[in-house]
Parts: sequence; structure tokens; C-alpha cells
Amino acid sequence: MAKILAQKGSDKKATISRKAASLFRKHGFAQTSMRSLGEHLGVEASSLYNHIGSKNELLQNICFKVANDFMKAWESVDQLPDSIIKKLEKLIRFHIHKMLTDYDEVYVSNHEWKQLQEPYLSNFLHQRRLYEKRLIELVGMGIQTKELKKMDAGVAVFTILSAVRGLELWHSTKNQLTTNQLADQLVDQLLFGLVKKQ
Amino acid sequence: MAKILAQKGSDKKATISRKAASLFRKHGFAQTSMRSLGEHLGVEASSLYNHIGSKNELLQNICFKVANDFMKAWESVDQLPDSIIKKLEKLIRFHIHKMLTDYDEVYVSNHEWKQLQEPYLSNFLHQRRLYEKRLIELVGMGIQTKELKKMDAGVAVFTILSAVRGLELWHSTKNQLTTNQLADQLVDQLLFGLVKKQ
DNA sequence: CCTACCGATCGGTAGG
DNA sequence: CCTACCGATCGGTAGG
Repeated sequence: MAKILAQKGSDKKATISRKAASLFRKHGFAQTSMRSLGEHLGVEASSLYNHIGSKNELLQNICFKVANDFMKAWESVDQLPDSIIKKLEKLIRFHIHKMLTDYDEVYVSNHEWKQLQEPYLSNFLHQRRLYEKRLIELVGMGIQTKELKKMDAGVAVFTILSAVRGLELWHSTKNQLTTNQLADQLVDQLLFGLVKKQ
Repeated sequence: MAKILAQKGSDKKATISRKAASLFRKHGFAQTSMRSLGEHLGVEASSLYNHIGSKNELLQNICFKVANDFMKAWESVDQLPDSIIKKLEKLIRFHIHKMLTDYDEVYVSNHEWKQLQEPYLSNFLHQRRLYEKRLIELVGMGIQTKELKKMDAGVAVFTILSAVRGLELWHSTKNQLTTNQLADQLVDQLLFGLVKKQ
């Protein structure tokens, strides 16, 4: 192996974390060995333990970083005096942007959180449920103000979250669209549907 | 362990497969050991090899069964003289129905296919891409006939597939809705959107 | 269907 | 940052 850990001071941990996210996404957390991670960084597995505490700690950092970023996005959208529809649009656009810029981390957070150990597992689930609850309240308000159709707000929110999350499946597909074109269509499709109005 | 493999002739293999699907879904394929599978069936791991060839064979059977079922559903929908919108609705409803009735198998097929070995991996991916291609062609026809909005058909299809697949995330949530109410809302939301018409 | 076992691989530590 | 190593666990086989 020719590669070597970045020399510049304290960013070695960040380098390890980024490579771990990449391998966890490609092969899964359990199927990624510390030996393989070391090999991709040009060191022995045992050397990694000078910079990190454990394999599980790597997963924890990834999952909670992503969860916190989404929570912060919600807070910044919530405090502005936009319409419900505009707030939903902004959140959908943030999900798309986050997925495209931090693909490995978002993917790992979505798929591998089950491998977290207690108390991190409960903590992560609590944070995710809180985020979902806030989105459901937002949609519920939109129904009350008649901006949105009468519907089950929970189903609506999970459908939106599933659709934006689905970007991870074809993120790499050779699609001609720019990020903005992609976001425009997704927002339009989710808010206004596929069928042409008469 | 008190439980024992079903005695009645040749359905032992099916019993093993069902329990494997359940464990693969709950803990993942790699994290499910043959020792654990045996324990849940009341036998030693080594005894399982009298009925199956390998751990990987269990995964192959699950993934290809699901892939074939979706392909058959497409064929049966395709040959009827419905409108494009009606065909899309029927396919969406089949996805929902399949997810709710064969939850473990569909979930495992969606998440664990990466663990298939060659040549099964290539075979599975080929079949999935063919299915997606057919849906994209269907949406493309709908755009041509002006039943559907002008849009990128690939994005539209992946959004639909992601949304119905998202059912797996809240399949168990205490939702008051019946299967039919759920399907009705999902179809309406995907085809006609969230926003109330003026 | 079981006991006994193989070779491989794992996360992590000791000690330098 | 490395060598050397530990105890645990894995999929699978031999032989009955």
C-alpha cells in the first residue's frame, strides 16, 4: 500500500472517518473489517486505534453527525415566516442537497444505524422520531390551513421521506439533470403529482 | 430449544427459508449465523445442511422469488387495455400489497441482494434493471399521450419505487389505516400530489 | 439429526 | 506506527 495517513496534525481522525463512511456504504458496517480500513489508509489495523476508540465509535460519529444536520435544517426552516408549502419545499430541497453532498454519510446513517450499540441506538431512534414528529405536525398544520389536502399526515410524511431517500439508489445513474433540475422535478412531483391537470 | 422442524415431508426447506428471511430482515444476512438460524428452528446448524446447500443459497432463493413475482405482476398488468394511469395505479397497488404480505422477503430482497455471489449478483441486477426500464417506458408513453406531465420519466419512476418501498420503514407503525385506505392515499398522493387544487 | 472439528477471519490489546 | 498475539465466532464438513 502506497498511501499514508494525512500528516497535518489532527485531521487524521477525519480522514479515517471519511474512508470508513465510504467503505461502510459500499460493503456494510459488519462486512468492513478494521484490517480492510487500515489497508485503504496505508496502515495496519492496530495503528488505527491510536486515533479512534473503536469500530463502533466510527459508526456513532457518522450517524449522529447526519441526524444533527437534519435537525438543524428543520430549526432554521421552522423559524421563518413561510407558508407550509414553502417550508416543505425547503426541507425537501435540503434532503436532496444533503444526500448529494454527503452521500456516504447519509447512506450509512440510513442503513447501518441498526448496528449502533446502546445507549446510542435508543438515542438515535429518539432523535429520528422527534424529527418525524415535527414534520408530521407541519403537514398537519398545512391540512388545517387547507393548503394541503385532507389526508393522513403520517403517511404523507413517510412518503416524502421515502422518496427523497430513494435518491441514494440512483444517485450515480447517468442522469443528464443538474442538481437543481432534479430538485425542481422532485418537489413538483411530490407536491403536485404526476398527472397533468385538465 | 423446544421447537422442532416441521415433520411433514418436503416443507422443511420452506420452513427454513421463511425463518431465514425473518432473521435476515431483522439482523441482516451477514450478521445472521447458521448457528442462530438453527437455534430458532430447534436444531444444530450442521443439521440444516441436510436440507439446504449453503447460507448463500437461502439468500438467492429469497431474492429471485421476489424479483420474479414483480416481473409477473408487470406482465399481467401490461397485457390489459387500461390507460397508462390505471396501469401505474395497479402496479403501485401490487407493490403495496406485496410489501405487506411478504414483508420479510421483500425487505431482504431490497437490502441484502448486494451479498449475492456471482453469477447470481449480475443476474439479479439485470432483472431489476429490466423491470425499471419497463416502468420508465410506461411513464414515457404516458407523457406522449399527455396523460402525464412532461417530465424526466426516470426520475418519476424512481420516485414512485422509492415511495412504495418506504412502506417497509413504517410497515409496523401503529397506523389506524386499513391496507386499502393506505393504498388509496399513496396512489392519490403519488399521482395527484399533496397540494389542494384551487 | 448430532458431536466434534477445521481453517479462516474478526475486533482489539500488549509492548515497544 | 508495527509485530505478535488473544479469545471469539464464523461457514461448512466428516462421520456416524
